[in-house]
Amino acid sequence: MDDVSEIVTEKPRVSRPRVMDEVTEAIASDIFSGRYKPGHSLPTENELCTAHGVSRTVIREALKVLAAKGLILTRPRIGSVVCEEDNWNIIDAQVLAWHASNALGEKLFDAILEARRAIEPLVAEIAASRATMREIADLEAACDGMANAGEDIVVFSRHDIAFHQTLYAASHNPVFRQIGGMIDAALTATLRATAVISVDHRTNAVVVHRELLEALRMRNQPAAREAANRILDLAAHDLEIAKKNADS
Amino acid sequence: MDDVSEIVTEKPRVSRPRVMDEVTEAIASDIFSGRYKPGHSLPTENELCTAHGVSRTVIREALKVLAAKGLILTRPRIGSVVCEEDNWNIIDAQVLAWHASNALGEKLFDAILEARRAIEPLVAEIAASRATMREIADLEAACDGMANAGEDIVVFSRHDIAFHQTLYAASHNPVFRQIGGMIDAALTATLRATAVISVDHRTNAVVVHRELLEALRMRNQPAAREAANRILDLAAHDLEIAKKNADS
DNA sequence: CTATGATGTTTTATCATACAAGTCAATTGC
DNA sequence: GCAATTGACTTGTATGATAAAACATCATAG
Repeated sequence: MDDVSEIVTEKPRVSRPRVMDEVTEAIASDIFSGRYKPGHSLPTENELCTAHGVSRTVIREALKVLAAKGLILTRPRIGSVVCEEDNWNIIDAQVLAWHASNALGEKLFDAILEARRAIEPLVAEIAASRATMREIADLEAACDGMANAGEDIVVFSRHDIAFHQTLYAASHNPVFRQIGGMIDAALTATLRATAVISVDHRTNAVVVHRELLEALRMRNQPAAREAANRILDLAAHDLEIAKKNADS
Repeated sequence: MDDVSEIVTEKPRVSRPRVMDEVTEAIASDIFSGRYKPGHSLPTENELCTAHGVSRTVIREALKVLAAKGLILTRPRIGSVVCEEDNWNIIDAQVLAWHASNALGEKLFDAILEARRAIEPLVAEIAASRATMREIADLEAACDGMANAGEDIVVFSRHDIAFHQTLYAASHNPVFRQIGGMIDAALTATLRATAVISVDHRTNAVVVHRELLEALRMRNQPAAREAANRILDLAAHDLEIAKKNADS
């Protein structure tokens, strides 16, 4: 029941975080927060060095990462200019996490939910015809985990996210799988803001997740699509709660 | 001295390609070609330096870019190991271009087409309710460009791609827009392989594109969805032709 | 006065080197 | 035999120097 030992050692976190990653996130945060706006230039590399107290090596590698994710564009003598938001790689778990942590992403979360409404029922339908026994077992384990989470919202969320990740993977389509990865990141951010979810809401969530699971097991594509839609209705509700919490 | 032969009236975009970008693509190519397989380690940074004849700075920045795109994972003393394909950022125009240029991507193109079949009709439906006058005008210009391309397959393709890019942008959803960017890259690769498309096929393509355009103009969502499906039928045909060309 | 081209200056791009820190493997001490 | 220590190798970070790119300026010719 109370299996504490299952809490795994997720991170071999003995090594201190890389300086470069911290600087990368710091600059990204300055972009998402609007301190550096699209079309404007960042400070020169040397200025960034002194500002963050690191060597130019670190700054350059951080800028390369940001450029790889479409946030900036660097040219000789010109410096690094912030790209238009259209070029940002928002379907990237890391970028989305940076974005979400700056609470700028309400509109983005709405957009992600709209995308889920378009994609997830189709993914469920496809997964109903392709999911392996192993994947169905994983989905069932996730449902059980959600049901047995009790009051622990963190455990509940983790299994909720695992369910969706497995669902997208069960489509056996790498495009959907990657979109699923982004949605995981969005869910993580949303559920972090959703400090409390009512008990009956959670039991409802377990019910509809199990409905989807059963549809996959029965290879019933219309039922899978329908269940996915019901899950999204609940997700929309979660998002509203998260927004209200963020306001207060 | 010999100034006369050096007429510099070429395009102003003469900047020599960055060494780092070439090295990045070279290593990425070695990954996609299977020379470095998932789970295996790359050579050490110093070995890569001598192999590519560049300094360690360039190698490190290239590895950072590859890591940012989920291709490798670098740890001290361990080196850089190639990630499983599941972690690759395939919804990234650059990654997709690298992938496609290694002709490893037949299955990937099938997956992208499946994703388009799921997403594009919905995008068309949403765009029908949100497209601005400007976007509709751009779509019309793209249609005209396709119609007037004559025998020039390159011009035809460019306008075809522009049409889809504008369509996804007209959904006014950043998630869809970015997926559209990836699809552009996929189309570019596909159409490059599709050396020849028959004339009547191209006229058919123009017809269905115009049907979608008219549906958007009339704000007719079901018609937009239907037209998108017909466009995808033609796209499936293109992909088959491209595959046969690739085989020969 | 305008247009053209040479020159200068600033910033990024690349190189080279050195040292610090992380991690595996062998070795030592019990 | 087993655990802690040490050693060696690789990546992480710092520093300084040089090359190349692109904007800014100004001189000059027409």
